[in-house]
Amino acid sequence: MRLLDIGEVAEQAGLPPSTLRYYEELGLIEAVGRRGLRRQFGPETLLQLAFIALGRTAGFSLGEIAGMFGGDGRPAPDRAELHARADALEQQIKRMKALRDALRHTAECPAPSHLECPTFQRLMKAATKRNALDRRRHKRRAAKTA
Amino acid sequence: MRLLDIGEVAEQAGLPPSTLRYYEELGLIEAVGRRGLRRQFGPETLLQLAFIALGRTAGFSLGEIAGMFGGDGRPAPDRAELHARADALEQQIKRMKALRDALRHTAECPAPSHLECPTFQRLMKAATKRNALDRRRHKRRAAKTA
DNA sequence: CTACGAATTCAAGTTCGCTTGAGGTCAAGG
DNA sequence: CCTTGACCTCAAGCGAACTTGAATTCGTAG
Repeated sequence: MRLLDIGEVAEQAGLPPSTLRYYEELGLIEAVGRRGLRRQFGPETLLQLAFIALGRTAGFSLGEIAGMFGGDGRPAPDRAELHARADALEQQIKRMKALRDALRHTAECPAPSHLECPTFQRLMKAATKRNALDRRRHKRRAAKTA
Repeated sequence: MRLLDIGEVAEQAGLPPSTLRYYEELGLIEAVGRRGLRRQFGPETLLQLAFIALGRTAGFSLGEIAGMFGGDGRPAPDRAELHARADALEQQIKRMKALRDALRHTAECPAPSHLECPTFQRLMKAATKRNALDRRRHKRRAAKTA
């Protein structure tokens, strides 16, 4: 089991060392030990980083991602929550497909502004259903109990 | 063609008025006029907001989203770029499916830490391919010409 | 042994996407 | 006419996710 310097991990993960230190500070990753001052990482760290990267591109916050690891001191990821996350992802995948189609369509559509294009409108409407629900992942919505 | 006060748009879009003003400031949306001081929005604004919301959940920045509108002063969205965006989305959708599967799997998997689970590892590896490419959407990566 | 380069800490700075607050305006209803 | 409430502007503040810089400590190659 080869241990890795922060620089090697950084290179392999395609991230700057500063990010790795930051993640460690947040408890997302952990060095197995030190050689002198230098952190030594095990190979599993690369897997964790892959997972983190994935979670990030899916729009999860670092805090949420931390909650998906059962790792060290963490309170263990509960099944229901994991499934809920997966369901949310499912929704998001659908919306992204709609966006992808909308983009492809407008690339070809002759309408001056795609806002006027009925196809575009249809795609937006399809995707907009139950949209607000998932946006709270990105930003806590105010209660708006007007 | 009914015009809408900012409050009505806000309510229908599920966003606070402050956000709408902010978007207007950035040129993402535009009021058709004013009544007194009050902005008046046309119904097409709702469509634009739906598009913006969609783009945001897909991880695009407001600036990038602005570039996808051919709208007013905007330099017109070029087809190649739109297709490129769609391709990037395609990739991201694949990764999100992998993440979804990984989450579902770990919800059921008996392994103490999913880092040790071969199924999890496989899913991560599958998703990690060509990952870095798309991350620049979220964060301009340093050149790293070491 | 010494110099070099790679790591280290810690505090402060940056960007993005909004929100908040203070202080002011205006249109419509009673 | 006057109050009320929704809107206005502008500047400042905020949280998330990092980055940067200064001052220091190592391990290894020459």
